Amino acid sequence: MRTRSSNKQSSGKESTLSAIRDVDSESLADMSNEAVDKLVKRAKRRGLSGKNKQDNRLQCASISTPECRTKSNGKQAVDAKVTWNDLDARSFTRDPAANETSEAEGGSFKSNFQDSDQEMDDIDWEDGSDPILDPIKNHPVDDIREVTIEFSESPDSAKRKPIRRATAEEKGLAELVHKVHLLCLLARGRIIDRACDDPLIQASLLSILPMHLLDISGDSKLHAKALSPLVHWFHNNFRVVSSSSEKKSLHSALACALGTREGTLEELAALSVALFRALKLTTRFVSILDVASIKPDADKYESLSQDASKVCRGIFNTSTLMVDRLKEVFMSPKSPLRNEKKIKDNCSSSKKTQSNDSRSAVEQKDKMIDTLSCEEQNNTSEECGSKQSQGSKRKGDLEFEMQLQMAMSATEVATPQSNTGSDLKELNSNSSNVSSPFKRIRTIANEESSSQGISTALGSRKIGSPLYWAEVYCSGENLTGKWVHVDAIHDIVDGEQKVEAAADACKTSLRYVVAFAGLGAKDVTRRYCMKWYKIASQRINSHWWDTVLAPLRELESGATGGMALLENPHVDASNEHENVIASGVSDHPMPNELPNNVDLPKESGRKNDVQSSGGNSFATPRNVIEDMELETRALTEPLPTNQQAYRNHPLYAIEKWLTKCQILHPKGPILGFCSGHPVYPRACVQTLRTKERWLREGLQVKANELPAKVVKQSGKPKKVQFSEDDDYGETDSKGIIELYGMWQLEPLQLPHAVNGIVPKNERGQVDVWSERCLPVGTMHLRLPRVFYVAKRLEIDYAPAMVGFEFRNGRSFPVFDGIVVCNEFKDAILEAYAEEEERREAEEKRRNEAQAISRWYQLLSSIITRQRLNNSYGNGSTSQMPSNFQNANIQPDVHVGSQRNTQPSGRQKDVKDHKLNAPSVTLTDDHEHVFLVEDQSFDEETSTKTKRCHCGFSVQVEEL
DNA sequence: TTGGAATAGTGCACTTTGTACGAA
DNA sequence: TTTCGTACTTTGTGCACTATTCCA
Repeated sequence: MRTRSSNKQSSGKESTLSAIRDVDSESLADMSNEAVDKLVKRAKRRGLSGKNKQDNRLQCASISTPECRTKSNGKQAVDAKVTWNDLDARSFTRDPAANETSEAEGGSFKSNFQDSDQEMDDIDWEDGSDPILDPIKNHPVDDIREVTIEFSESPDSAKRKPIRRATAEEKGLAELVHKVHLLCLLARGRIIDRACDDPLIQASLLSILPMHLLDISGDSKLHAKALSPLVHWFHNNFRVVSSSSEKKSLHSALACALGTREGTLEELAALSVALFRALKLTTRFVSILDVASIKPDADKYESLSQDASKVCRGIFNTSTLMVDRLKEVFMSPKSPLRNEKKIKDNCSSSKKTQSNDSRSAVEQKDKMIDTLSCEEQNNTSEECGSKQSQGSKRKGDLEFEMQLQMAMSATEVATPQSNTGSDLKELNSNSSNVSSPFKRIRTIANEESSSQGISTALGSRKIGSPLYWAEVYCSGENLTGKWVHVDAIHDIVDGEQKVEAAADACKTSLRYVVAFAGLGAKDVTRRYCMKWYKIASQRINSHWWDTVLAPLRELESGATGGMALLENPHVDASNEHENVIASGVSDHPMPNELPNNVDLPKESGRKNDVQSSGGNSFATPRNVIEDMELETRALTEPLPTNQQAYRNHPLYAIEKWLTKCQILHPKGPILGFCSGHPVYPRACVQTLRTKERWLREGLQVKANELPAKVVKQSGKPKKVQFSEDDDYGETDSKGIIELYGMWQLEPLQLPHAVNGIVPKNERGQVDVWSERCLPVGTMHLRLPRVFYVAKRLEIDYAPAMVGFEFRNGRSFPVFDGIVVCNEFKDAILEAYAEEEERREAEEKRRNEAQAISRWYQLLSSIITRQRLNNSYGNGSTSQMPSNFQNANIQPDVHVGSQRNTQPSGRQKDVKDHKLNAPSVTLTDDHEHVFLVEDQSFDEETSTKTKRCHCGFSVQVEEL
């Protein structure tokens, strides 16, 4: 019985599942079952040996035990506890000696487990049988000893997961899911982008904007700094909540968020974009597409391990704010709730008890939320209880109170009086409105909503990660203008460098950062991702992605791709300003949606830009400049610091990680060093191939070229030619492979066809890997049976081998058509057409003959059967083929009939005709009789027509 | 505790030019 | 007797990738 892995696996898995119980307690049982099912399926799929099957059975058995079921219900402690009433029944019953031993061992089993967990890992378990015995029959009740095995759960066991690599099918499926998810997120981004152009929302935003901020668009050259007051105002007037439970359209949600001045991260980001656009700034809505992993099970394993680690390490068990990290990831003090619904309920219950004293209310909420978070965190009641007992005196709480005071005071300073008042009012009265600054700080984001929040959960996945922001085109930045990262929610301007760090800290991958404008989209990941090599493998192949984005890029470019003016001292600043304003307005070509109350220029921005660029300035489309910028970033990626990154790095390589068929040529320049290894440009890496392989590409090795690399021959050595004890021969047979690089090649120079003779290889054929492999003066005729024609015409030809087919462990050449000299092409094709025509006619004739023959056989057999039946049988129709009875001999190709449905009264009469006899056929209500005298024969067609008196006739071709 | 390097394990791609036997 | 069609015996090695372990 192989118990170690199975028990540990099951207990480890269960503990992992129990760890995530708090996340979704309702689905725990399902998850448990699903996990078990998955293991069983996996075992079946892999065709496990008997021992592994036992593992599965054990797993199922252990899970089906009462205690394990209890665990599945999520009521057990972290330690796994397995009870066997009939532990190792065989050893107890079959062998008394062994029984004693087993008892002794069983008695110490528990202590052994507890004492030396480490030892358990070192024990080699043996396979054995595990028959299912009747415990009553094999064990007297007195002998049944309950043995309890307790496994001390360690973080390591939670971390240990079954090793199974994804199959190609699973990878394909994951890729499909990845693609579909990407498309969905792209569509979502476009919807948001469109909503940002809503004229009502833009007008509403303008209406609440202080007057002095309206002037921002009046700057001649927009600088990132000029956006700061605007962003600061937005930051102070809008706050983030977790996703609302109500399902409403995006426009409604934005309107609602605008009215209440709070919304989800996505809504607020959209509002900020709408505001910038209302101010006639060229603005994009930018989003990280947090798409499903392109690798199978990656998300699942990550989340499981993350959840497990959360529990084991107790990340959530401390309420201490990570202030430093907070700054690092520029978290907003306005954070969404982790679980709004729960908190809302609890807030409602506590609403009545809240006093007007905001501080006491805040403290109550603090405690409440602490309690909630405790409840949510894996039910680790002991830690929760201790935390509660510590009350507000804890270091984290003190720290928090200080932050609260700072936040409150800052809010009072920064916001109008009325806002503060309303905040306080809301704080005290509207508990369902997750608006308290206190709450904002204390609570953490709901992971599902991907909202941001203060990272008490820092280290957990994707919480607090920046997901949405804006990009505003600032013409005053750099020489040519620049897209500036603006995160109004977190009050950050020009913080593109920080995005990657923030995302890293929150374990969000910057796989796809897409900017939306004008219903189009553009991938701007390069702007934010400095470590491209880390995400490259997580992205879909660039060809597909580029194809998808191509039409969207055009839309986006049309909306934002105004002319950027390269720096020129003579540039007319006023013109430039007009460009900015005009382009900002024209970014979103939805004339029907432009606000009526906003005075907008009628001309498109691009047109305006072009007009204004007619001076001394040199204008280049912005998108071209941006593309160059992104391209430059792609080519100037910093050197990775770890060796592994160079394995498939698109820009750099180190010799160590070159594959067998790669070489550095030329070997330089050295761009740097990594762990002592010189780093070369990836462009220096050349792929090597054998001569034969190059031939397939239509290239041949130049004369006098030595192999660039010599490697051992892969694959099994050819032993056939040598006797078994011929060591010398066997050594030789291993052989070597000479590899050549691209720089050693020249175009393939094949021999010419002379005098109608096709040049062939040593096997008398031509390898046609591609058209380039055809000898000069020849052509490939890919027609079936064409070689017969060439042979008949006595034209020289060679079979065209087009590849190999691998069957039964062997490879066989695949031939398709022939290679002939060009001058015979017409003759062969003409003869081939004739031959095919003749063949088709012959085939048709053969088919017809076969059909006639089969019909004749069929009818003959029917007639014979009926004749015999009439002669020797009782005339019953029971032996008639049922299908034929029902068919009424409906005529087919060669059988015609004229059916008279009138019943005949002569059925009985014809029974007298026995020998010589007429053909008899039965129908449902009539028995056809074909009398000899009623038959006629047509010599022309060799067709005999048999008639029944009922009018039914059958035509039979005489053969 | 974290990150990098080494190591181990696993899936997958590549390999590559028959033969015996029966039916027509 | 020759020609043609079909079934058979259904690889095995090494690379590349990934997870794990070890170590600084």
